[in-house]
Amino acid sequence: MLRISRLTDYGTMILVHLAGQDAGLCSASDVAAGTHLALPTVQKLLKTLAKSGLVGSVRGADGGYRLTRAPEEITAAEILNVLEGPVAITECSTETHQCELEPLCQVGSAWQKINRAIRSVMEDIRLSDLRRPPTEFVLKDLRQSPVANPYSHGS
Amino acid sequence: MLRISRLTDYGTMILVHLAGQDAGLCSASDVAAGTHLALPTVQKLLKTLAKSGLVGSVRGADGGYRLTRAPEEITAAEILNVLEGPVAITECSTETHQCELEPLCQVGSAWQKINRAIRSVMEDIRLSDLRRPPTEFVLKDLRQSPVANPYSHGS
DNA sequence: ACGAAATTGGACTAAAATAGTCCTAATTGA
DNA sequence: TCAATTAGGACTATTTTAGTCCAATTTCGT
Repeated sequence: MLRISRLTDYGTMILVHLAGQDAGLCSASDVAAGTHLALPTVQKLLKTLAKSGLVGSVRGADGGYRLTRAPEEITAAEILNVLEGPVAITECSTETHQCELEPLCQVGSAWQKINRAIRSVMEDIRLSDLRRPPTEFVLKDLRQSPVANPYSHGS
Repeated sequence: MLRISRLTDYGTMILVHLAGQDAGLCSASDVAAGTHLALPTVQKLLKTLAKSGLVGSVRGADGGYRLTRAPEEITAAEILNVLEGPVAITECSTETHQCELEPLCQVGSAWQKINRAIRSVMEDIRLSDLRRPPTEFVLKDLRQSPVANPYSHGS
């Protein structure tokens, strides 16, 4: 269904949480508590994020994690990149893989075209855009117009 | 990696093949031969495509499949829809699923925004765009400017 | 120096999604 | 009736994803 994995979703939640802590260090347990995700999962994801450079880490007691850049400067494309690997809609569109059917395959560059289009959409969305407004605002909005709730589910 | 499944890729190859046969009926074996895909796989996919209405079928001897609409009138969004289900980048963005974390989740409507953006890109691409030009054209293009080969792999 | 609180790296298992194959029934043309 | 074909679905194997846990290392505070 062209969906991102659950871990990527969690990873994004973690990044959003860190974005809300300004430059302060957060331990994995802090993040787990703040996001309501399981600690081992959070630990695993923070390691991935730290290795990618999107997040910096400080070891030892009182250590923790924090964003290395402002949320406005981190794109959704980067996040996807780090958490799921490069956007590549088919196996053919990865760099390493050489499709054996390629000389026969009628499906040409179009998936790549779609690929680029998606990537460009992703590059326009920043971590700061992913952050949900404070709850008060949402509730107020709900009271005024419950049907038009912008946070309801469904496409 | 935000990729479509292999079956969707195959399904697209099949549609492209049918698009190349004008309105003539193709049996599953014809399609398998034409696409170099395994016959059982092709049979399975054609059944899916037929059920969706994108492809029509005629049963019995000399039966087969054909597109029900012109390739120009079939969008990539529809194809994805039929082969992978509706584009829904997170579980939260499906209609049925009600995320338990929703009241707590800081990640708001942004994935849905991305969702819509991707869908709209997909709706601009038609089956007719997915078809690769005849080989002669590609080779000529290669001769003139090998580096700029639009069919090379890699993003 | 020691111990507590962290991150690091990676192994490991379990669960779920995907791919692929096959069988039986129904339909149709010759 | 027979051969060719689609229809529907069961079934298995493979691969991917999720999730947990352990042992090592680093650093702060006492």
